[in-house]
Amino acid sequence: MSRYNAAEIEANWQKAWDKAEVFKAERIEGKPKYYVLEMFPYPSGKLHMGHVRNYTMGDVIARYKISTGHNVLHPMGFDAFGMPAENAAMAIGGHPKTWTYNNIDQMVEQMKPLGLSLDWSRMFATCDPEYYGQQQALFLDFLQEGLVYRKNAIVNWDPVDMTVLANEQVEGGRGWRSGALVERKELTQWFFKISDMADELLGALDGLDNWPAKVKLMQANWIGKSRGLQFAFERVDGGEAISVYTTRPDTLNGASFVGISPDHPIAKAMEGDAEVDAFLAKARAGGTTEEAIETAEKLGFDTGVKVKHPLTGEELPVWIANFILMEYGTGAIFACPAHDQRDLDFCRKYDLPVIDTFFALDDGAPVTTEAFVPMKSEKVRWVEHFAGLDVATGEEAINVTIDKAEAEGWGEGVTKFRLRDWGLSRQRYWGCPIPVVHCDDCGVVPEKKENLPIVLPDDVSFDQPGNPLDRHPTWRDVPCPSCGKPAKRETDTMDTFVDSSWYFARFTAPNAATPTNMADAEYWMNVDQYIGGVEHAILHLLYARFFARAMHVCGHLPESAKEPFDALFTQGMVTHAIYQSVARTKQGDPRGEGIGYTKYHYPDEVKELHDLDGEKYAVLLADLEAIGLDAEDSASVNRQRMVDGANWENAKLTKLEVIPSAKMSKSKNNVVDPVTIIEAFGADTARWFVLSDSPPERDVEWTASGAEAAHKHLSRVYRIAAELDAGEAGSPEADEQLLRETHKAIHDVTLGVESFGFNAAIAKLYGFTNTLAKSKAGGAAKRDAAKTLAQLMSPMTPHLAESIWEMLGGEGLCTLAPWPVADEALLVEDSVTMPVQVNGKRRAEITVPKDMDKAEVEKLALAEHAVQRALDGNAPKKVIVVPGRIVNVVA
RNA sequence: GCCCAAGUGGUGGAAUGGUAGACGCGUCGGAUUCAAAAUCCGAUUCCUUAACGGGAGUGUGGGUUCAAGUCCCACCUUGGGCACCA
Repeated sequence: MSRYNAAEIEANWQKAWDKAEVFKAERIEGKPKYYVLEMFPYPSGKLHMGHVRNYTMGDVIARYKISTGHNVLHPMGFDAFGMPAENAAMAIGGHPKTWTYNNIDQMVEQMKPLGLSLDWSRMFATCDPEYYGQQQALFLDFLQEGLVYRKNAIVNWDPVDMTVLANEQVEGGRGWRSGALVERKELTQWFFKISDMADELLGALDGLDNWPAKVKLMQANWIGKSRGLQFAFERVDGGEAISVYTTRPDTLNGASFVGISPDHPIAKAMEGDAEVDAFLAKARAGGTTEEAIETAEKLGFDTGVKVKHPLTGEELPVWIANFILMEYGTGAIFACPAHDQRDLDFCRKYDLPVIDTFFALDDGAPVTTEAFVPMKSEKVRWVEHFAGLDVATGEEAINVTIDKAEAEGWGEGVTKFRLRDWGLSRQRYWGCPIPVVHCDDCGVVPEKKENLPIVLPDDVSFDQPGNPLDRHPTWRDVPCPSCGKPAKRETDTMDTFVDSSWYFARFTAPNAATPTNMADAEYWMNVDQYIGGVEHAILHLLYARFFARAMHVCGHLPESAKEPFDALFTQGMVTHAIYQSVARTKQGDPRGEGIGYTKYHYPDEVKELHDLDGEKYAVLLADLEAIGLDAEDSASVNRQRMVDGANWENAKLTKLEVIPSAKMSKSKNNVVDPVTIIEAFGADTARWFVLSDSPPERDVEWTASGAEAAHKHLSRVYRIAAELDAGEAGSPEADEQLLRETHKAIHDVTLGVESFGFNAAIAKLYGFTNTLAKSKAGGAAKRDAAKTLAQLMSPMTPHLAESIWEMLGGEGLCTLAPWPVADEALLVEDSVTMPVQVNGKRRAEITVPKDMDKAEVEKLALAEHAVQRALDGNAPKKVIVVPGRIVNVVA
């Protein structure tokens, strides 16, 4: 009898699938298609367990759909532009292109052994000129349709390196390399008009029934539709009125000042005054992220400008405040400190008045240090409302205020969105060049389509900060496509989010001479199942939804593909324990001598153990070796631990602390390399494990013991199949029982696969394997059950399934065999066991025929000894019988 | 700071509002073996009891319900996102 040899069978079956081209996707009109897509990876060069989990999930779906008769498209590519390649070029030399393509080769090599059902012939990288050339064509089409435009926007500026920084390159308000304080600087940049589609993108979320509710909620909040009042404050000095937008116009009576953004025209007009400039410099310091702005210290500057309150005519001061964004609303607000914590903090700091406009119904205490911010749906008592309200909800008050303002003509109800236009310009080399030329005479001129792709030059260097394209005259200086005079290419490249916003469409026709091919797009779109991390819940998915719409406008996608992802699944991370000990620095250590620091140990350097309470700890393999112990001999190791006693200080073994479930990170030495795992156990074990231990949407902790257990189980399944004796006799009752269990397994596993309950499906498969192993059924019946088991395991462990299928005489490839269908008649049981509760506490259990009358069930339940005892002689007040489920007696 | 999730035995986790802890790991006991590996069988939430039983229990505190891990409110902790990381 042969033993389970994963390395051997996996290589063989992968060859067999390749030879039969089972995963090559061709359009077959009339055959139902299924497009499954996992978010493509960034080519870091190292495959990560998180990738394995992501692709395995997609693979389970893809393989399941193949066996249910679908024509499956399951492609893979690389999101290959971006900063890491430039960083590598700066750090270790070389060219981003070489670095990236080498990494892609390595990752493909690491992915292939996983046995994924991918159509590799469709593979591309976004840095292929064939891909980004088509992206440039899309850009030109968008430009023509008015979906792209230029305006000024703020970037992080490093004044020492004289370069633009990404948000992640700003650490604590300073540039990551120079350490200089980062400034906000305005540049003219390209934007996609995503805000034009804000309402559409929001409304269409309703139709996405197979998207996680949390993702839709996050997108809805991000788009942020709000109805408010827009009106102007007249300036006392007669200058241009200040337009403000507010979602709480009902609190206008509580206004204590008008706040404007540091980038507001009024603030800009005051530049040149030393005091103002000093303040603006302070207000503009720090990063551009919303987080940085919201958490920065609130700073204000009194402009001296006064405005008139539109209702009371009272004078209000105008302050510049660093937390007001120019991009949202009008860049100016009125502050109502009594009902907004941020405004309150600001007013207390600068000694501005706080005016209560309403109180809670049961509390009339004025606001002191905590703003009173009830929900808009809550009723409050107004101090003196200009529209005469006494008790009303915020919502009602807002509407009344807007109506009044419109009737009196001093303001207007306006719907606004939080969503800003998508800035796509990046002052970097390794990205898709923006295909326009700047001409002194003609202005911004689009490249001619026949000149595409505008290819990145190879002869660049990264020895100085800034964009190499800027200092590359032969690439940059070109004749104007319109008038032919000397002109300059746009040297900004595109945000890498652009690259990932349409790759799913390109996969339907990766070699087309246009961005897409309509016939292919019509056949393959939409993506039936999209799988990736929650970290992409907002930006990537929103941009892709925008792109699909924009591509439709330009005729690159059919109307039906405007919402490109029919179903979305967001999977969790793969985590791993950290093994740490406290070490002391040695003589001559630059940190100083004898200082304690945390030392992280690699998983393959340690042996994980459990003490008598089951608590996890670990010891170093090197320590075990030193005292001559075998790491596999847990009993001896434990004995040594007992000898060492409770006092670890004097022990021969170093006790390592085990920190569970930490994100895998190089600096913590807790990364598990899939390649090592595949070499040790095989791809099927890795696939089985990443699916088995946690629900797919949650994080899964990679543990060595879990991986070993997975491998042990797969070996067991192989052995059970290999040892089957088809001629063995059995009882008809056992045959029947096994058949019933088989169909229950088919039902449960199918349900698990279809509903992304992979861990539950695997639990059923464990149970079914145990049933099969213990069954007294005859050989023939067992063989049929084992064949079904192989089929049910096939999406998760395809290589093992093929081997068992072949061993048991299955016809053709297991991968192509039709998925088994559960016979409903075999699923029903004729009797059912019901718990009996008294006052919600379980006291007994009764087994009754499935369709027994409620009254009969009640009688049987009350007759139970334990129920009588619990009732203690009292008559039940009420008896609830839920047929087939439970009996609850209320005493 | 704002938005969104998640918290269940020693451990990963299971549970259409209906028996909390399926299945796996670990631990303990047993079988097999000269011995081991491998394999197989059994026990395993906590407290209490000789036992039968009894009590408590799903991050914390309230609430709705015949019945709450599940629904509602408040809080705590952890994770994700915050527009130039991908």
